[in-house]
Amino acid sequence: MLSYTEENYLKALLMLSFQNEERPEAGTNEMAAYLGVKPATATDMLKKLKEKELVTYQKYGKILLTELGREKATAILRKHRLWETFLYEKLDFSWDEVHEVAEQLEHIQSEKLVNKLEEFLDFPEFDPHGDPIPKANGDIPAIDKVLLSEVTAGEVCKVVAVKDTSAVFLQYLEKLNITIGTKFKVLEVIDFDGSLSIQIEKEEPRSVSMKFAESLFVKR
Amino acid sequence: MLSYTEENYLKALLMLSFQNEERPEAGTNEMAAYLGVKPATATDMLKKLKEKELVTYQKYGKILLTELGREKATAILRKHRLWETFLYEKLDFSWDEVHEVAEQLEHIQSEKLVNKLEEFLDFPEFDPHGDPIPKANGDIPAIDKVLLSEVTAGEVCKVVAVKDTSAVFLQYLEKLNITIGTKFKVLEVIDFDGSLSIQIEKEEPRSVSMKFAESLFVKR
DNA sequence: TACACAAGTTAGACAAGTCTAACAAATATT
DNA sequence: AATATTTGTTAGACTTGTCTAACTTGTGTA
Ligand SMILES: [Mn+2]
Ligand SMILES: [Mn+2]
Ligand SMILES: [Mn+2]
Ligand SMILES: [Mn+2]
Repeated sequence: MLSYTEENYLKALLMLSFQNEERPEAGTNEMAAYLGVKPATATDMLKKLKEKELVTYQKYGKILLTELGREKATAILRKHRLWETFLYEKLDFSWDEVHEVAEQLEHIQSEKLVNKLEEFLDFPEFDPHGDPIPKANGDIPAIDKVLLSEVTAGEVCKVVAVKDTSAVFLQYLEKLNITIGTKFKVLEVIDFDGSLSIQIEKEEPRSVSMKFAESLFVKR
Repeated sequence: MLSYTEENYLKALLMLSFQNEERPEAGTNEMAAYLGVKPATATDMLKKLKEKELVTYQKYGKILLTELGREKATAILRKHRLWETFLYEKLDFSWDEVHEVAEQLEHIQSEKLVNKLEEFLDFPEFDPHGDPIPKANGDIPAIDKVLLSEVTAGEVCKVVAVKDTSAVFLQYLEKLNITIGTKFKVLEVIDFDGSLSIQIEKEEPRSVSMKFAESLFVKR
């Protein structure tokens, strides 16, 4: 059985491994920063996780989830995203509110609960942010997505997920009338600062920053 | 902000206060037994709760929730019973399974969540065990109930709640086809051992023990 | 290659929650 | 009233998760 805290560390490592798929190892400082703790604290926990064979790592080396660790972490992520979906779909939470509460709910221990919840939600594939919900067996649905910053002028695309799930970004998207499923055309890309001009349906064209474009996943 | 553990102590004190309404104070050992910890542990926690003005008590004396303590405890109980209702109504949990999971869910911190959940469940008044669900303002719906052991021969009554919520008792009730709302007639009360003979609708009469009769609440 | 700086670890401390063993107070029994 | 029993507290220890401050290792740059 894993503690609340151990679970958070495992999920953090999984999330970090998604950040650059071809090099899924994390560093101590990186992990500590993600969790909002000091590096010394992360080092201590790492020893415990290694002891439990949930990660492989050696002093001053990189951290990698073991198969077992990845399974546990995936199960927590599954719960997180199912709860987010529940809050959004059934309890009318907005997509910038769901994360914080799911952060707590993901630690509830009950196999039956998570599976019944999934059934109750009609086996959703994606959470309110467009992120794939792992299946009970650990499989993660694939999505065909690319960062908006990689799209060139003239292309039409559809929003499929957000990379940044911070409340401030999500609220900005709401203000722009952009949500999962929104379609728009990229009119122009400004080389100078990476900003781009987009046009949603029949609306007025508007300009968004490079930071914006690097925070949104779309499908061409 | 209260810790998970502090919340459990407060709820325990509230539950104990319900056990004999006219004398709502609890003792250290009683409380420790209820929570499954040692008396020494309970004493330590008591000092902390007193420090936070959630209980009144002095060395070797009885423990009583303060107004503030009662409010906090009631809020936790409210969450517990709403979650039980959710699990039972929406996720097809049986009434002997809900308690354990609700024990975890009751600690989720989100005002919005509990209120939205209540709305989603259509403002239920009672949980799957027939216990009243406190309102957001702290009010607790009243129920007209009496222990089955206080019913005399010849009376007809309806099950309104269970006093004992252990899985073993609840499963026994299921086996007997008794649930909240079941009506039956008390045919005979045996003075010798307090057992009684009851008849549900058109079923065969059956005998139940005094322990059984002291675990079930009915309405005459 | 040397050195500076970034990355990571260790030592020692602390708070929360728990325990055991020993003790003290209150209550019940004779 | 004296004593026995129950009830509750204290002291000291342990675990988990966290920190700060000091130290060590690894790496990139000159
Ligand atoms: Mn979490
Ligand atoms: Mn999400
Ligand atoms: Mn609890
Ligand atoms: Mn209940």
